[in-house]
Amino acid sequence: MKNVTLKDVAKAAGVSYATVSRALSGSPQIGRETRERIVKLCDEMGYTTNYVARSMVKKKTDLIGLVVPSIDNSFDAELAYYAEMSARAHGYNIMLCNSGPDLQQEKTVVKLLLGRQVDGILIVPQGPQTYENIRAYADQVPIVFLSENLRDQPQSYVATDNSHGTYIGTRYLYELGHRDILYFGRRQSTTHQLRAEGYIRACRELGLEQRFFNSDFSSSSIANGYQLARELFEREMDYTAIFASTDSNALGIMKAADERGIDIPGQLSLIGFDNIQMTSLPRIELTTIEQPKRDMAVQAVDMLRDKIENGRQGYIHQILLPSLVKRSTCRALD
Amino acid sequence: MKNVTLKDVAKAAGVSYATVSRALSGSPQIGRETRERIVKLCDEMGYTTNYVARSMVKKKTDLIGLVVPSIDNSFDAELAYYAEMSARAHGYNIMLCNSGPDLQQEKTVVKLLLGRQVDGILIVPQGPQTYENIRAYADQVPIVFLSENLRDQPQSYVATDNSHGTYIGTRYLYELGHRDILYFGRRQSTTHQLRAEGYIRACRELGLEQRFFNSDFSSSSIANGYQLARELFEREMDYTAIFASTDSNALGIMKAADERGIDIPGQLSLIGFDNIQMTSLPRIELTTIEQPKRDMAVQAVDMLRDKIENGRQGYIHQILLPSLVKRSTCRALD
DNA sequence: AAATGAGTTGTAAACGTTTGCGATTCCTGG
DNA sequence: CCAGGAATCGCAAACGTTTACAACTCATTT
Repeated sequence: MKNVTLKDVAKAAGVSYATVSRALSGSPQIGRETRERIVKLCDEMGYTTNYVARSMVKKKTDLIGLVVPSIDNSFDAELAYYAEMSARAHGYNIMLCNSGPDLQQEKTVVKLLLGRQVDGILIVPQGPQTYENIRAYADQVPIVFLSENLRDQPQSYVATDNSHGTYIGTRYLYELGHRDILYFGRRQSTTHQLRAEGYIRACRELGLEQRFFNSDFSSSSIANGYQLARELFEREMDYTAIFASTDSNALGIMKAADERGIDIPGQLSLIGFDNIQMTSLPRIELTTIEQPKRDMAVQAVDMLRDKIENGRQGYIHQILLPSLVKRSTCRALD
Repeated sequence: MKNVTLKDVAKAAGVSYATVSRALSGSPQIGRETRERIVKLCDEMGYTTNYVARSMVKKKTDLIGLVVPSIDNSFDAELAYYAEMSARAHGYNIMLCNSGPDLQQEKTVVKLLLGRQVDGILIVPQGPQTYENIRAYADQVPIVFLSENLRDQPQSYVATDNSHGTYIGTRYLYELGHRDILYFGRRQSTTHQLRAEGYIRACRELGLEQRFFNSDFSSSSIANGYQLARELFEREMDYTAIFASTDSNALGIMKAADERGIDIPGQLSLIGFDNIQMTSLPRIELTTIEQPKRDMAVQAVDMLRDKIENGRQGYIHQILLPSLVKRSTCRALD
C-alpha cells in the first residue's frame, strides 16, 4: 500500500534522489550506465512518479478541465471522447465536470477547476450567457470555448460555421425541388442566430420566402420539438420541407408527424442539424448537417495547448466547415 | 495571473499563514473575530486554496479516476454523468479516461491514474478480462468495478442482476403468449453468461424449448447485430420472439427485420437489454430491460467512498434489480 | 496573588518532487 | 605532470499547504 518514492530508490541505488530524478526525466547531465541502472531499478521497485509533487514544483499539472453541460448528452459525449484521447496523447489528463442545469453550477465548477490548478479549461457552453458567466476567470487560466459560436467576443473558441450549415442544407432542399421551406427552432443564442442567418441567406439567393416557426422558450430537446410540432401540425401545412435547427428537435418533429400520419419524406421532407449518433439509427435515418465533432475537439485541445505551452496571448476563432449528410428524410419533388 | 497564496493573505491580515489556514478549514482553535476578518479578506483578495499543495500534505487528492471503455457510448456516458454528479456532491472530482479499444490501453490509464494519486478508481470494464488485467493494482488503491458482473471474484463491484433481467423478460414474453423465444447474442463474458442463464431458468420453469443464436465473435454493437440478424433471417423463422442480449444488438435486428419486411411486433416480438437512451426514440420504442444506471453509479461511488474514507477492507458485491420497461416491440399473441 | 487552565496564535516540519549551483571526478592537451 | 575543462553527481531550496507542538495571553480558581 505504501508508495515507493524517489528517496527509496535513491537509497537502494546508493545515489542521491536528485540523480534518480534526473535519470528518469532524461536530463543530459547524468552518466549512461547510472541512468540505465537506475531506470531498471525503478521498475523493479515499481516506482511511479508522483504527479502531485511534480506539479507542485513545476507549477504545471498537465491537467485540462473539461466542462460540458451534461456528459450523458451524446453531443457532449462525443466531443469529450475525442478531447480526452487527444489530450492524453499529448500528456494531459482530463478533469470532467458537468455544468449541470444552471449557470450557478457552471460557475462553481470552473472555480473548482481553478483550485485544482488545471493548466487550461475546455468548456462547451450551456448557452450564450456562459461567456459572461465565466469571463472573470479568463485571465486566470487559458480557456477555450467549444462548439458555441461567440461571434466577436475576445475569447478563443472553435465552432462550426453554423450559418454555412443551414445554407447548404436549404440549397440542398431547393435542388430537390422544394420551394416552401419552414425553419423550425430556436433563434436566440448566437449559434442559433447564425443558423437562422444561413437559412435567410439561402432564401434570398434563391428567391424563397422565409418562414419561421419557433418560440422564445424553445429548447433543443426532443420533447420540446415534439410539443412545438404538435402545435405546428394543427395549422395548414403550406410547406413541403422543414429545416430543424437541431437534430433533437427534428426527432421530436418526426414523432409528432408519425402520430399525425404525416409521411416523411413522402409528404414532408425533414432535415436536422448536428448529426448526433441517434440520427443514423435504423428507422430514423435523418438527413442532417454534420458538425465535425472530432476535428472540433482535437483543434480545441491543440488551441488550448498552444496557449498553455507557448503562452500564446490573444484569441483565435477557429471555424470549421459543416457538411451535409444525406439520409432518407428528404425526397425530391417532381 | 499570479495566484494569491496563503502567505499573501497572511501578510495582509498581519497573522501567520497557519492562522489563515485554520480560519478556512473551520478549525476550532481560532478566535471568532479573527476568523471572520480573515475569511472576508480571503474572498476580497480572491484566494482559492491550492488543491495540489493540500493534497501533498494530506496525502489525499479528493480525486476519483473514472475509466470507461468509451465515453461516447451512451451507456458509459450515463454512468459517468451520475458518477460525476454524486462524486462532486461529496467533494470529489473525476478524472476521466477512455480505456480505448484494447486491454493495453486500459492498463496504461490505470497506471496513469495511480501516478496521479487518485484516491480511488471506478472502472467499467471492457470485458471479462479486465479483472485479470488490472488486478495487480488492486492493492495499491481502492477499486470498484461497475456494471460488469465479476461473479465470485474477490473484488468490489456493483452490477445489475443480469440473470433476473432476462428471467423477467422471457416471463413477460411468455405471458404475452409466446412459446418460441430465441435468445440472440453473446454468451462469453460473465455478464452475458448470466443473462443467458436467466433465459434458461425461465425456459425451464415454463417448459419452453431453449433456442440460441449467437457467434463466438459477436460483439454488442448495432452493426454486429445487423450482420448476424441477416444470417438469421435467411433461415426459417420458427420463433415468434427474440430476446436480444443487448439493446444495440436489438437495434441491429430491427434494421435487418425492416429490410426483410418482417413486421415488428406484428410478426416478431423483440426485447432488448440495457435501456440505453436510443431505445426510447420515436419509431424505435424498444421494449427492454432497464439497468438502473443512476443507482448503479451512485452506489458505486458510495462504495468507493466507504473504502477511501473508512478504509473498509474486503469486498462487496452489490447487485441491483433490473426492471422491465414495456414499449412497443412486443405484442400479445392470440 | 500565584497557579492553573482554556483559548488563541506562531513556529517549523513535512509531503515528494525539480533544478540551480557548487563540488567532485576524470580525461585531455600542452 | 599539471592546468583546464567537460562530464557527473550531490546539496539544498523551493512549490503551498496542513498540523503537531510550543508559546503566549488572559481569566478563573484556590
